Order: sequence, then C-alpha cells, then structure tokens
Amino acid sequence: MPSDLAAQLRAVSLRVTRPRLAVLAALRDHPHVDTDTVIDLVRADLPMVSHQAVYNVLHALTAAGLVRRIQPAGATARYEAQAGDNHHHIVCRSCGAIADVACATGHAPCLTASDDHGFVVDEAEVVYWGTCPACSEGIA
Amino acid sequence: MPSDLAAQLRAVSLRVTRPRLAVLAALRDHPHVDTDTVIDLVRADLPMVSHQAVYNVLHALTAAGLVRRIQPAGATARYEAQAGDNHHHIVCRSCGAIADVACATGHAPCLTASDDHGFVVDEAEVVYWGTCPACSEGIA
DNA sequence: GCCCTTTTCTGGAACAGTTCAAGTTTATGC
DNA sequence: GCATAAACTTGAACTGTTCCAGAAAAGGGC
Repeated sequence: MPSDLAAQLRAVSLRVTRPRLAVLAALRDHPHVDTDTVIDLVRADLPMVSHQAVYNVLHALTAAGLVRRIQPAGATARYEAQAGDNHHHIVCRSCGAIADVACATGHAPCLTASDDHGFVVDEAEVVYWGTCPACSEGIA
Repeated sequence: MPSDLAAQLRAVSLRVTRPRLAVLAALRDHPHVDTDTVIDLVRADLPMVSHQAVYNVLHALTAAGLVRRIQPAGATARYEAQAGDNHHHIVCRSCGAIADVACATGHAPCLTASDDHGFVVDEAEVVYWGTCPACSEGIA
C-alpha cells in the first residue's frame, strides 16, 4: 500500500519521494532496525540511494513524529515506525536484540517523576535490560 | 580521602593506580559527566593521562560495577558513580543536562514487563525526557 | 627494601557512525 | 509544461571510540 505511506507523509507536510517511501516501508516491515540495515533495505528497492538521503529522511521523519529513534547505551541508533502506542523496549545485553513490551500497567503510575527538579517532563521512557531467549540458551 | 577510593578499587580486585583514583574522584564530585569532561577533570590533577587510560578505566570500573554508564539517545556516553540506589534520570532535550530522580513509588510497580518475550530481565531503566528550567526560560 | 611478573598506561593510528557542503535532480503548485 | 523550493547525490570531514605496540608502574615474594 504505497499510497498509505504517501498519505502519512502528506499529513505532516513532507514531500512524497521515492527514498522516503522506501524508508517508511522498511521500518514498517522491520521494526527496531539500525541505520545500516535501513540503508540496505532501502537499496533493495532503490539501489542508488545514498546513505545521506537515509539519514536525512530518518531525521525528517523523526522530527515529524512518524518514526521514533531509540538508542540503547553503546549501540548504534535504531528506528521504529511510530505506532503511537506508548510501548517500551526490552534489550538483550548480549546480542542487542530488541523486543516490544506493552506498558505493564496501562496508565503508567511510576512514570511521573517524584521530584522533577523544575524540569518540564514530556515523555518517560522505559528500557528493560536482560538476556534474550537465544542468548540465555547459549549461556546455560 | 583517597584511601576511601583506593578501598573501593581493592574491593573489586583492581589495582590502585593514580588515573583510577582520579577518575573515581572526578565522578564522585561531578555526577553525569561525559567522557570528555572526565578526561579534563582527570588532567587537572594528572596532566599526562591519555584519553585511552580514561576509557580503559571507565570500562574497568563499569565492568566492576563501581560506576554506571548512561547514554541517552543521541548523546555521548556519560558516567556516574554508582551509589547502589536504583534512581533514574531526567534528561533535557535541549541542553542535555541530566538530573537524578528517585524512583517515584519506591517499589517500581510497572518495572516488571507484562510480557517478557522469554527474555530474562535483570534491570529496568527509566529515562524522563523534558526541558530543564534554564532551557524552559529561554523558550518562554 | 629490591626484583620479577603482570597489569596498566602512553602515544599514535585506525575505525564506525554521523554530519557538513556544493551542486544537481525532483516534487509541487500554477 | 514551467518556475521554485525542497530533496537527493557525491564526497569529504568530524567526533567519539577502539585497537595496537612498547614503556611504565603496581603488587607479591625474597
């Protein structure tokens, strides 16, 4: 459904270009991919896109709120299509795999800081650290 | 109290060296500093330390659990002396400032993933995103 | 206190991911 | 279709981090 993705772009006043559609499609089909993988996925459709274009597009889409940038400590930047639901992530310390986790309680009771130090908080992010099933087996 | 810091090192079977003491002292006095700042702080005492030594030390201390590495999306790595308390961080989107936040509820009700996808979770990290007082004023 | 072994540090170079800049191409509105 | 402004291509620069080889220093035994 390319027109669907095009509509998303128009909704945020961004021009509809081949690279942007390809990036959106890649993120839709592959959640939590790093920039390098995005470039590879996009080039499967459009061999001529420069990595620059991908960086530009990811920035533009992030700024527009269509995709979300996630970057666990030490790893390279990853992106996911912003579904609008406030889910969180569980990251494998060993292999870096990322899985989605729905917010446990629904209304996030502890996601309001007890003492905000005068900060204006607009988002609370939760990252669970652990070991994925595959890596757990390897260890055991 | 250098001997205090030395004791921390000995407790985790690390040799007591000048650079390590300087890094520990720097982190104790300046929470949430980035690597560059650590290097500057250490060089205030020991002008000859290489950046390499600081990286080595930070890695060693992180592995030993004496310091904690925090790296909000897009920013460079920062370190803090690990106090053992499970506090979280509030990060300014504008200037990158970081403040400590005590865990709001004490017993962290939503810090257990609802569906762990088979992962073995050993830590839940919370990052609040917002705008610090100084930057808020600048905008207003 | 001195020597030996092992760890750690110094200095320099390499590397990955990301960003910057100039010029060309492409999408959009008329 | 045409003009204009945004987006893309190419290529190089930059930052933060890591790798490597040799020199220095810490810790333990004598």
